[in-house]
Amino acid sequence: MMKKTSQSEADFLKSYDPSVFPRPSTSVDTAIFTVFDEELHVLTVKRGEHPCKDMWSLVGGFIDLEKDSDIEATAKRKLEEKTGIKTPYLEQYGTIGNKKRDPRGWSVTTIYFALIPSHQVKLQAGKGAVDIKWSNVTGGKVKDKLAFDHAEILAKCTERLRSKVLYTSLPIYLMPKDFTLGDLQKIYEIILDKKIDHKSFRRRILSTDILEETGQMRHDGKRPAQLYRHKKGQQPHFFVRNIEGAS
Amino acid sequence: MMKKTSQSEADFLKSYDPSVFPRPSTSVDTAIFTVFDEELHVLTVKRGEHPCKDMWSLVGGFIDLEKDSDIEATAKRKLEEKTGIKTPYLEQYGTIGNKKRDPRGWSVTTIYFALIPSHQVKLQAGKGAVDIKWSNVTGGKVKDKLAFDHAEILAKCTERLRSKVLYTSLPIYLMPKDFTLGDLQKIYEIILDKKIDHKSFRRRILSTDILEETGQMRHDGKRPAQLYRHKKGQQPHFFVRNIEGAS
DNA sequence: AGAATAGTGTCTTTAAGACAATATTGG
DNA sequence: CCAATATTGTCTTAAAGACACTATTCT
Repeated sequence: MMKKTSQSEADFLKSYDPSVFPRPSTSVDTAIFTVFDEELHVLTVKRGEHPCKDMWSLVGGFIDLEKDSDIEATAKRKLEEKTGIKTPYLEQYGTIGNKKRDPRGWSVTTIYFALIPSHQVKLQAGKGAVDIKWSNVTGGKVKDKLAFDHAEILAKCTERLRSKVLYTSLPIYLMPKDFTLGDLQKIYEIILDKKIDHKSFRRRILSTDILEETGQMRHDGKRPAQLYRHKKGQQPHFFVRNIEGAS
Repeated sequence: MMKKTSQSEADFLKSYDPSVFPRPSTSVDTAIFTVFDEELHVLTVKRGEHPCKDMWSLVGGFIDLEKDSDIEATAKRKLEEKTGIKTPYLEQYGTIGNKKRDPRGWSVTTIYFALIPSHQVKLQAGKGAVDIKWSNVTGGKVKDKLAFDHAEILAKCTERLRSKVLYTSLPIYLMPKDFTLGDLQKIYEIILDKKIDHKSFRRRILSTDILEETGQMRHDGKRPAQLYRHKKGQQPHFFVRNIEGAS
């Protein structure tokens, strides 16, 4: 009845009660990709707690309102906890939120995908997880049944990765410091699951300004090959045309 | 001290208390775009409540855990409340979440952008808003200062729209039922802020399967032009090359 | 020499850009 | 006929594909 006719924003905030309306839970999940043994892999952790206890899942967790200044910080924190490294590439995929994905109720999760080189990563399960491993990704799927809707999330992230590889230089983030164009082409072929013409590939990559020669050659029994490294400070390159085969 | 050594998921859920960890607020904001008077516009509403009372903002609101089955439903509900129509195109842009964007504290907002034809829309301010209008978008900005981080959100959505228009058929969703290729090209040019060669444009559009001739011609004093309509059930088309001028 | 991988030459193909030419209406 | 817009013709260009050819190493 007695509605205040005017109230300052400061007064409003002083009396604001965040608990009047129920809020969904909010988490972050990341598909951390790497390539080794000629195959794409994603990092999976075995859950030590309910719900979905003992099932494998993507790396994720809840936002820590104290520690994290933004949601990307949540993703990076979890990623570093599990791999011990700072990821060279992290991109937000999108957000899924509905009342069914988590048995505890309405849940919103923001999904990231990361690309990291496979060498020098020391996996550590840490709290909440009883095991951790690289799972082979084939056709957007891993062998184990994943917790929650993580199978769907993985399929989407894999598809996004594949589609971006058709028109970007993203696979560079999967490479070690020094690599040859042949190495890089292999990674493209593994992700796209398709052979690429090597002449077109070199033309395409060398037309950009993202690589520089190290000056060294790799000698491994065959004809030596020029070693390249990712030029400092270069952003991922977006080509104006796709590699043929899809869009 | 007395930690249960094993507990079923059902037991776990029965005793689960969602309020033990604090949660950020979660909202949805949508940049609803349309084109009329040769200019791109976005729907803005004037806030009737604190915080940011009396400032203009994008269309948005909190998730209603009862009414909405997922976050896209929240976006659609708000959009229909304001425009009275179901949008022909809605795409998730991404999610921003941090502790600073809302003076009430940690806030996560999932951002959508929508494309709607401008005709036949009846704006209605409705609850929480005291006014509503189409705001002209120039260089990713509107004239009025926007609430929260909505200026940043609008700039990002506009950039995403512009960039997608370079390689998709999205502008079709801004068209009325029947339109000519000249009309459609105009819309492309307005969004890209650039002239396009008409021969290339027709080749490009007609090479796809997204339009069909209505059989009618438009007679408006000049040479009559073929009328087209969006073919039923066609997904947006992704071209393999960008329109020149950026990536 | 032969296997294997690195790297080049060059012709074709695809789809876009440039721009001139033709077509159809009303005034 | 002129102005205005619609539509077509066709030559050029940019970048990818196809594929043959050469180069460098080791065994």
